[in-house]
Amino acid sequence: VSSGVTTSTRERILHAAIHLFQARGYHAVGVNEILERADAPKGSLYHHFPNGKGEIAREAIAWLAGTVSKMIEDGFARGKSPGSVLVKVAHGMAGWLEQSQWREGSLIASMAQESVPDDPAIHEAVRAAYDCWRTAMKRELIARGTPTATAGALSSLGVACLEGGLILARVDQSNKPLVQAAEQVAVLMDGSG
Amino acid sequence: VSSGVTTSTRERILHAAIHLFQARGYHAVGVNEILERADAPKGSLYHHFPNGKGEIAREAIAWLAGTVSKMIEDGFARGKSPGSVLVKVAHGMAGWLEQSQWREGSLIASMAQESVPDDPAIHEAVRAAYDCWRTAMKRELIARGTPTATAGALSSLGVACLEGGLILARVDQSNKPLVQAAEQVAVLMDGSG
Amino acid sequence: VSSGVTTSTRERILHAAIHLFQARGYHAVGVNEILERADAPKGSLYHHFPNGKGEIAREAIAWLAGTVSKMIEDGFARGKSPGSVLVKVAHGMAGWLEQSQWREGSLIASMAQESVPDDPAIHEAVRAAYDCWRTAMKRELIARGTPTATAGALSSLGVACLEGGLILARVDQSNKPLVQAAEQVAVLMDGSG
Amino acid sequence: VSSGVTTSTRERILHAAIHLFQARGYHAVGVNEILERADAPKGSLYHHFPNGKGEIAREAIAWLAGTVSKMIEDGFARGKSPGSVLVKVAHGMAGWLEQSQWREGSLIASMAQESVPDDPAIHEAVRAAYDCWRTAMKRELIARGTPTATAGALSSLGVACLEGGLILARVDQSNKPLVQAAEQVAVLMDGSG
DNA sequence: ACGTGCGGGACTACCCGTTCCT
DNA sequence: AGGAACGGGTAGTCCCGCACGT
Repeated sequence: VSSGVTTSTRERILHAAIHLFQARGYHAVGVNEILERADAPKGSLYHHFPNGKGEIAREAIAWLAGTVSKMIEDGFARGKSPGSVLVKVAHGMAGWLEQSQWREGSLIASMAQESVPDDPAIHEAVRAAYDCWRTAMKRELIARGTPTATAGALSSLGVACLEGGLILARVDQSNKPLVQAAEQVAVLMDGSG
Repeated sequence: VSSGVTTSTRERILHAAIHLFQARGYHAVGVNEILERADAPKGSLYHHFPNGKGEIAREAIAWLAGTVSKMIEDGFARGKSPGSVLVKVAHGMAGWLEQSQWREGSLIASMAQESVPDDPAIHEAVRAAYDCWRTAMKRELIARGTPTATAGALSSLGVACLEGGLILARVDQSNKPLVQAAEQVAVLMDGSG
Repeated sequence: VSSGVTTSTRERILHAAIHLFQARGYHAVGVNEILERADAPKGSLYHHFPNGKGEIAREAIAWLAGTVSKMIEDGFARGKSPGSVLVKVAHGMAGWLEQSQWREGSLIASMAQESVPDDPAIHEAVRAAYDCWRTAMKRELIARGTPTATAGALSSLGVACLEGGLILARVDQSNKPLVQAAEQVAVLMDGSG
Repeated sequence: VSSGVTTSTRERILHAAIHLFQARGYHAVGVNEILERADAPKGSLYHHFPNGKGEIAREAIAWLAGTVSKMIEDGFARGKSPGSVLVKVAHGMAGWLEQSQWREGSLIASMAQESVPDDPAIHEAVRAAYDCWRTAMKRELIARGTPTATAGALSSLGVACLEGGLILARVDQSNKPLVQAAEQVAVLMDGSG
């Protein structure tokens, strides 16, 4: 969620957008606001993102999906169990929440609800994000001996409890709903392995 | 989610708003659109909801929260187990999704993400909704012998998997993620009784 | 400027309107505001003033014009000189200004500028008000020996310096511009008698 | 009051606003109307006047105040007496009235009454305008030997009779009340030198 | 390639004065 | 007298393009 070292205009715009979309959703954030936060001139936006706000949103989703995906793949690469990976991701998200005082979070869920109906490209980006997470977990569950159907249901539950937990956590301004949800699902995942 | 028999202007406006907010979220829906769907003139909106769009949203959240709450209380009143109540609620929500071709759903989650940062009154309405559901489930779990801490975590997980499942279901245009998530959590709930 | 003893709905509406129009002018005051201040329901307005806001304004102008007119006639009836009457009126107006902390004043001038272009009836009410004051002073000046042409010019100057002084007094939040202007014109009036 | 040669969008908007505000006051003029008269799109308005209608009003007041101020300073620079300068200004204003068929006039008085209560920035602009005129006349009166106190009262009277005369002139649709008022005050000014 | 000033309207939430019907 | 309805109006903001200077 925090920006890297590069501060190219394009990057600054994208990261400003990620923060703002996380905090307030797609429609409540104006491009002017993004530009102001990115300290970028108006013309730059349409230079770097010719398709406008929607394109920024798509890239924001992809960036965030990739970040989470990397956390998952990383865990598995180190031989961690699906349950412990799920808990690790939940802790990662909890860290973002806390850093922003529970003001930012669940960009993808937000986009799913606001923009999916209108914009097929954003719908696709959201679907791809969730699918990527689910598939990674499902694959590992199967690799560890879980029956395919069970693995599918469990991985889907894992994503659902992450997204749902994220929402509850913001509302409660506490990490507990998110972390505890992940922990309980983790037991199911690892216990069934 | 469907309107009753009364067609007072106020009711028509409220139900039109519920449908539209469900479908596209708070900020993407304009008051003009609500009025058009409700077939009501502009002046009526501010007559019945003097505080404008936000007031409509608050009432929409309360209405939906109450509807779900009634489903929960109903189940418990008939002696159902927490797990089976959770599954019943999930099926109820799935029915709404399907009826609207997965275009409407998760109004409360949507409001949580879009409006919570700005509007304390809406934040409170969302918090009250989630709390009401959680408390009802927690109370019943405890009544059936679940330790208090476990009951709290399980009921929170139940709500999280409902909201998360709802989001996945919309994205996948399928009830499976929602229903399966509830079923898996139901096992945890009833198995721990 | 202060209400009398009667508190019929009609009177309450009229006096609420007078205060509000004085403070902010015709277009900046809404009928809802008038009704709220008068503690009257909406339907009452169009019961008592079938021609709406404009009719209230006309009556407000007439009421205020009459009040000032009475001050003038009173002074002359007691044998006062035109100059001293002018000063007395200025002091009266200054009292209103001060009572309202220089927030209310110059309703008629306000109406003249806001509504004269649009509404002939209001134009006529304003014209009648100014004419009534001017004529009374002119008549008395002539009666005291001032040549007709001079009397006309002086009385017109008297009204002009009252209205102009009122404006300056509000802007400066001080009675001085109004009172001093009247005093200087009073010298001209009485010195030329 | 008439526009110059430049027709930059900003200038067109400002001059359209000046005309309309003069004719009907602040609240009775809508921004759409200004834009229509200026033949400018809405985006331009908020590009050139980011603070909206109020900012336009402030600049309109400043423009008009400056125009009158220049007339005053011009007269003094040519060695004219305060009284003759006052009469010259009155004739200038009378010309504007006549040109517009007595439909436009007294923008500053209008703003004073409509917007002073609400908007401190506009109040300040109005106060500055009147102060500028008064101070210029007072300075010259003192330079010609008038005692300070008398000079202050006379210059204030001068402004009051201009604004009051302007109002009467519009109501009567005649320049007489304005010009005669100025002439009578001019005698006081120059006679006391 | 990259930035920028200036439009360009459609759209936003909100409020207006008014009238209808009970 | 009174509450609901009515719809045209308000100021303001939206995302976006176009033409011009680097």
